[in-house]
Amino acid sequence: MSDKAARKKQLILDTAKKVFAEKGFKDVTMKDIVEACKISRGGLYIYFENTEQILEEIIEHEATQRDDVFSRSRKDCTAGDILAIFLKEQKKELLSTKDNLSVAIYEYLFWKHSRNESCKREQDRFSSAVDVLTHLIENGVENGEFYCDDPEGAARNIMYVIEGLKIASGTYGITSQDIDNELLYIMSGLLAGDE
Amino acid sequence: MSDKAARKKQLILDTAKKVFAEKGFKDVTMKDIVEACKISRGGLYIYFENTEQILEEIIEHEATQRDDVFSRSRKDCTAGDILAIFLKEQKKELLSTKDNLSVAIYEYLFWKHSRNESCKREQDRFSSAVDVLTHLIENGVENGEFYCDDPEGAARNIMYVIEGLKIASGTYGITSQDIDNELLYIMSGLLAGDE
Amino acid sequence: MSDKAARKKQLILDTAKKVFAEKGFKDVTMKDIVEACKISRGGLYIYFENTEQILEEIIEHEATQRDDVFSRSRKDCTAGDILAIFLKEQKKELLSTKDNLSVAIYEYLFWKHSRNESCKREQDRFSSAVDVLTHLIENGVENGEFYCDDPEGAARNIMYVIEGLKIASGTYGITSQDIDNELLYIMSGLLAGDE
Amino acid sequence: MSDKAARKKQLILDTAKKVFAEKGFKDVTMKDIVEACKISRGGLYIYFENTEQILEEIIEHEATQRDDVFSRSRKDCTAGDILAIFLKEQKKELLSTKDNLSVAIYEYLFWKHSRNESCKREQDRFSSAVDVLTHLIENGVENGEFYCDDPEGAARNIMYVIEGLKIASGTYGITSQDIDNELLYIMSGLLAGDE
DNA sequence: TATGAATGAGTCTTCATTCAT
DNA sequence: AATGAATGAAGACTCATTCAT
Repeated sequence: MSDKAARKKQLILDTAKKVFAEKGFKDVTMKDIVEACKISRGGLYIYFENTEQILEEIIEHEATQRDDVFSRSRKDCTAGDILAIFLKEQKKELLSTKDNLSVAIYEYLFWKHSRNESCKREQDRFSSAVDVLTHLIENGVENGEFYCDDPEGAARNIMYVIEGLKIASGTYGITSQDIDNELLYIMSGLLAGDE
Repeated sequence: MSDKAARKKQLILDTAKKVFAEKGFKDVTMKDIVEACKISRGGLYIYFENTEQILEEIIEHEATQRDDVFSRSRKDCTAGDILAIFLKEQKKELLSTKDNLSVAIYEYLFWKHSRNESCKREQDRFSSAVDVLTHLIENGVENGEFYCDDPEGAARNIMYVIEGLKIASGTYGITSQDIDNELLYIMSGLLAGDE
Repeated sequence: MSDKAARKKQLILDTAKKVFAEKGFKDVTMKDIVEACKISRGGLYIYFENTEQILEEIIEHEATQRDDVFSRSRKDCTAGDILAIFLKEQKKELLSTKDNLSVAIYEYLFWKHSRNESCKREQDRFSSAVDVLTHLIENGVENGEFYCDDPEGAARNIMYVIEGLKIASGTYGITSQDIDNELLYIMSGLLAGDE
Repeated sequence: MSDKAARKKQLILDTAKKVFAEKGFKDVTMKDIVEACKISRGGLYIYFENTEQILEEIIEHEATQRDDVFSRSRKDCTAGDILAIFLKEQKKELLSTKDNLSVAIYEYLFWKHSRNESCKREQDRFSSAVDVLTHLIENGVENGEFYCDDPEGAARNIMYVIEGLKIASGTYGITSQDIDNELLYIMSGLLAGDE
């Protein structure tokens, strides 16, 4: 029956994801999830102890499922193409209001951090993204596509801007145009050497 | 008695600020503030209806008190000097763990945004910061200090990076070195034309 | 300054009466009255200890002011005329929604009775009304206007019906027609002997 | 478990009824009922949202359980017998101090009425009682038992007197003798034609 | 007298969590 | 495994009442 259990657990995660996307992290109660899943109060506790654990598994699961732009990219793509695809991907995520977990994740990370619990995983995710971008930019520089003195600095700059955009999207709101402006600015900075 | 009342209100705001800095927004209850202020339950309600109102007034008050780097800067400062001071100020704020409201404010803005209430004021603060930076960069370009094709884009880039850094500081944590790296990257981008 | 105090007290009573008429007895708080009177919280306590005391004084005052139909009636009125006037008066009171204290008084009497405190005054008011009606009917019988075997029984019947009508008016609501029907029934019972 | 739940709900209703009978409506808090039922604070909220809802269900339940004098009466009863039984029933209810909900119900109806919520059900109960009494009196008139020009008027008169008696019982208090006097007066009015 | 800030008790209400079935 | 009733702790909120000014 472990199969059935796994399916139920997945059902909970899928449903809970919508709840987190809608209400963030702190406002979501076990009761909310129980009701959204239409299962019994006790039933939820068989699988998860609290909302924290649920969100963690959702994040974990997301990370696994998220197909990596970089690993997917083929040999015949230039660094510029890959970066463009990556940025387009980010834009899509920034604009998705439904299903957008970023606010929930921020709230969750704020909360962990304020309790002095580390969020190593998220930090790693950030650094590894920086690493990948760094390599990409280096490649671009090598084959003359990009012009950049400090690939790592540029990579970090891109990632911080993306964080900033996520925040803007979860607070004041952000338009498609706003995002384009930022992403174009980034691209043009790397291509500036062409001039 | 209005004078005494004003002083008491200020005492509450000052004390509550520490509580928000420590616990964020969502975790702070009226009870927390009552206990921190060492006043009675009902006593707090004389001045404030809920934690939202308290945080709002704190933010308002902060904004009033925050002396503006730009307006303070003197005639004999170059654009580069002013920008450097501005960034140093940001750094100081990013590193202040005590008294740092940014997490509370983010939680508050997430919450308002998720309830479809606008946060015009914060949005304006962001845009006006962008405007000021834009002018500053333009001045720098005019007198040959900076090299920049798109001052407004650069200004926005700076602001988004700062947002990203705030997030990093409230989540994974951030070192003085990390901040320096980012700020130097920004400065070097503007000075790049010197080469 | 006792004069000024008396005027203030009267102001409170007049204002509180409106509040009681609108909200009944149990729902009225000292705060409600303070706000309606636009005086200070402590100020009210100088004159009254609680809402019970206020309502009591209002009732007292009402009773004093209410000009008595019977004592007002002149020599040349027949018993039938006086009774008709009395019933018309009752009708007016039953239909007055504004300024109608009856619900507040009932709530107050229920409350006193449930605490085993007597409401002698109200009880007396009822019996004395019965007495006066009894005499009136007796007079009417003597001069051949009315036909009635049991004047006291008839008087009591009238008073209970009026109580019943008050209740109906404070609960389901009552129309002018409903009242007329009842009052006519009463009158026709007394005049029935004419046939 | 729905069976157990139903029994628990009933237990709450039974216990709450005693509380309402003792304290009326407005003075009863959820806490009072929790304590009377010896259940937990949250436990009560599983079944009822507020005291209003509880009293409503009690009234509903009472109405269902109340076995109707009229429908119970057999063929060989005369109209006079049935009316006498009905009035005796009313007397019993008027004298029952324990278990007497009338004050609570009046407070509840006052409250609803003052909030402009209709109390259709109670109003209907009144009118249907009037209807039944009207038919009864008509029957009595037909077979010569009663003498009455206006059966509907008489029926309404009886009902209003009963309301008046209920009020008297919940306020000044009332003796068995007082009730007898009124009921005899009513009966004698209908039998008056015998003379 | 008059004010209104301050207190603290009392109630409401919601949930996390447990547990018998 | 699953259910959902039950518990109790926690926090919100409102007022009656007091008291320094």
